[in-house]
Amino acid sequence: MSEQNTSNKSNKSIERVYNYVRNYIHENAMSPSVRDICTGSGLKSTSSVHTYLKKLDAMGKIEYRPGMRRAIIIKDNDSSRPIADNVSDSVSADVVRLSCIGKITAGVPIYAHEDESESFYVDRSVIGSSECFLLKVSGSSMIGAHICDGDYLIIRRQNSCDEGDIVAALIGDEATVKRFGKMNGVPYLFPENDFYSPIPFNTAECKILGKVVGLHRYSIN
Amino acid sequence: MSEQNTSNKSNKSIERVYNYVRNYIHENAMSPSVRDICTGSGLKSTSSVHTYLKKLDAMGKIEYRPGMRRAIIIKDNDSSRPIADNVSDSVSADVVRLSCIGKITAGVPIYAHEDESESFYVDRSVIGSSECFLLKVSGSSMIGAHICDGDYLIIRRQNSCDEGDIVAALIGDEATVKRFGKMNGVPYLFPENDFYSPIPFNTAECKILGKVVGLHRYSIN
DNA sequence: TGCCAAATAGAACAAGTGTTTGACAAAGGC
DNA sequence: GCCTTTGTCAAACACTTGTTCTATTTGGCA
Repeated sequence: MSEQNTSNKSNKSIERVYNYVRNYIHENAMSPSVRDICTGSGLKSTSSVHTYLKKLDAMGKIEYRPGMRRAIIIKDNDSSRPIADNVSDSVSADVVRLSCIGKITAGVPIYAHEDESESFYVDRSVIGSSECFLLKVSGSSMIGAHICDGDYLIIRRQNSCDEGDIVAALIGDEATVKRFGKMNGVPYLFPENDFYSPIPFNTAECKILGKVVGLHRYSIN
Repeated sequence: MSEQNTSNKSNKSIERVYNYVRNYIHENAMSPSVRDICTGSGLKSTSSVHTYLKKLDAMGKIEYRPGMRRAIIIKDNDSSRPIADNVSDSVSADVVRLSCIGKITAGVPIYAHEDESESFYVDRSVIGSSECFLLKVSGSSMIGAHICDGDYLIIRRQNSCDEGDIVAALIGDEATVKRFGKMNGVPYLFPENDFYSPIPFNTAECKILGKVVGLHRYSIN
């Protein structure tokens, strides 16, 4: 109630537009069209609505993506940051969004963005302040460690590891998940599947990508 | 693995379509257009995508509103409740905090609030709008299904299930995780460990608590 | 090999939708 | 009274997008 409104009329309208959009998204799980908003706000011209939508965007109340259909997003708080990067303010410190940078297959190189970058939120307590990423498991070379085809592994980025750790490693240009260990003092990468053989770990060819610190499974069979 | 897929090819495609849509909505807070899905799924014809969208709708995986632009909604699970309840204005709907209501042990009753601190955030895409809770696994009666001691199971609350589902069930006043199935037409709860025997499922004593829809493991050994 | 059904592609159409332009009326300052 | 500003409306246009139809390809099977 201070400076920004010269007219009470427009104030009412923009508010109705905002409220309607907010409500519509809430109820329909998608943005209304400009004409929907016309109906809902009592305005009879798409152009009026258009005006207010641009204003609301400028005010930071909504995100309005020009040209796109039904593409309005409510920006709940001030949040100048892009919505994708921060989870609602209340929980932003508690969760982290990790992206799946590729699949790990026995004998097949890592490749990024296979389908569409898969990603999901992981509880902050799992990863702390370390840098992590996701890998999707393909194949069953680690089935003995109860890591299954389709599982997502949370990998903490690090370039060394301890004996017994399950790690993501690069062997030449192939990436796999194996258990790091030693036989007779010689370091090896051990698959946990009798059909595969341990791989000698020589620093010339092999490189630790990170340690497996968590596992998410969403395909339960 | 029974009737629904006649071809592996279409199976892959429909899966790609579904995953892409799911991901797109996740990242953009709005539905992709049919042509977006074309690009994202590798299909080159809008008509193919259209076919799959209708199938996915029939399967209950998505809600597809004919004629409407960018109107696809992911129906994560059965979810009889309206989607509107769990969609919200911003990305705050992307995570849900679930609490661990107890441990599940072979032969030991469920007990609630064992440890206050046992709760964490789970990505919304995993549970959709259904009601879920966590159970911590104790023991190895389901090791054959690669469910380990210390794992957290995400359980979707429901009081019936299909054959082959892994479920949390109450037997008398004891709670366990087992696979629900039938032998000679008689329903059983099957442990996935040779040291345990199948348990006849009689409705007088047994009760389904929910279905296992996810697994989080944070103690990797 | 030849046939059939499923999967996919390609093109065309119709409707929904964002955007722009111009006009009109009311309000307020000069 | 005249002019500017502001809020609103109406119509028109172009592009996006859902839908449908038909053709082509693919894969399995006899």
